[in-house]
Amino acid sequence: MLRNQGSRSSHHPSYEMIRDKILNGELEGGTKIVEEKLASELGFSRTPIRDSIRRLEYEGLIVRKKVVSPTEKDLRNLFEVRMLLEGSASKAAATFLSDKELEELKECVDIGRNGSFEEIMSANERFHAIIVNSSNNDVMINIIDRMQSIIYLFRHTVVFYNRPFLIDEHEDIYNAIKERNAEKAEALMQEHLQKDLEFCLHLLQRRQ
Amino acid sequence: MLRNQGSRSSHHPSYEMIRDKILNGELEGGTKIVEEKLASELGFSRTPIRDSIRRLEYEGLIVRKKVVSPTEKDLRNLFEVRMLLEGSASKAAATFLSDKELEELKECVDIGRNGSFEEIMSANERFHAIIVNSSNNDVMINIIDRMQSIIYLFRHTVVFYNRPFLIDEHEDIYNAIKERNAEKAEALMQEHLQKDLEFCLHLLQRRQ
DNA sequence: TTTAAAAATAATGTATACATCAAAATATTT
DNA sequence: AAATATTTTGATGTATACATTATTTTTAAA
Repeated sequence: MLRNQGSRSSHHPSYEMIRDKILNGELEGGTKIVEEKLASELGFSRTPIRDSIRRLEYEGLIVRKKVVSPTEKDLRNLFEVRMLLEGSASKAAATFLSDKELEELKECVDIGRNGSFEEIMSANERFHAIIVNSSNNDVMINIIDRMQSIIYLFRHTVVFYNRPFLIDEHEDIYNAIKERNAEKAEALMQEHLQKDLEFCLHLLQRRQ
Repeated sequence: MLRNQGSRSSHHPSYEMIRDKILNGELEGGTKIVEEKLASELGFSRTPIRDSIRRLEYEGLIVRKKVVSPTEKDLRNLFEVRMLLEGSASKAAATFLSDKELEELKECVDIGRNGSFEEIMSANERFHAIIVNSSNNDVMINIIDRMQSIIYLFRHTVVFYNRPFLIDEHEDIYNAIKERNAEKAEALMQEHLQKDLEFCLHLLQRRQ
């Protein structure tokens, strides 16, 4: 369950413990988060647990002392912002990406075709991370980074249910970037995210 | 020193006290933030002060226990994101804004021409807030809301030094929205923010 | 039986003491 | 005097007790 933890201030181990409990479904959407309960469960005092909860609230994984369960609207909102920001980042990638980074991007595509579940998960995450980082814009990188946890919940779904054409779309984006075609890269990224959104919405509706 | 505090979780009074000390320059960029010092100064214990500091770190007003002093790069990054998000929101405004909200937007323009310093400050903030809210996207609204504090630092500068054409640009944007011309509204908003950026950069350079 | 009030319980907010870590100042050695 | 140890001071991290607020349960009344 890898995640780029950015260059942000260090945090207490309980932060990752709680986050992972949410991401792997041990704490499911709607569960009440009680400080003292987590504190005794994880073997820390309330103080660092409180800090971790605050941080998870900032990231949107906890809302009003409950584990978030994103609605269809939340999902649409999140993807709307992602399309704007990652679309723009894709233009930057087409303009600025070095040969070495292009090579890395290609590797992510290849792992996406042949890797294990966990490998595919982190390759997909890395694919998007390389593109976002190419924006060279810390504000943008931080915003996407803060969305990562919720994005993760859905990326998991998309990979688990083996969404068709996912890797093909990544390859198309990679090719547009390689060709230095900024407009095409942006458009393809936006279409790609739109497909992800539709796939997630589809699953969300079947579940309810 | 008004700010829309969003619909987020309530906070301790010390949060606003510290934030305002930063925004009005009482605590200037680079100042070391010491928990115990603020606690005794403001008359609270360290616990709520710590919370408030964490939140200000999250908003970017405090970085590594110091009051932020945004660099030229920070400014460019922030405005790049604003141009994407507020540009998109302007399209939404042109499409969805009600007559009542249009009227409010017009009032902001009028106050911008005739109001006092404080009135102009909050009218300008309100102008942007109405447009951003019209996106009807909580994720986007929250991102911009979190940027507000740092934006405030610069909006202050822009109004204080009486940037030329600021209100004319607002009026142009208002007219495009009123005409329901989404593409034009987006383009004008982006140009407007680009001008703001250049004006701030200009001042930032003269100061150093 | 339903509703409202009161009491009891649970959870979070706040203060504070102590522990650990980081930085600065002093002392010691070369 | 310069460089390195050592001590001291300062600041943040952590645990915990108490205060306040919110929630639930119980009791009483309609």
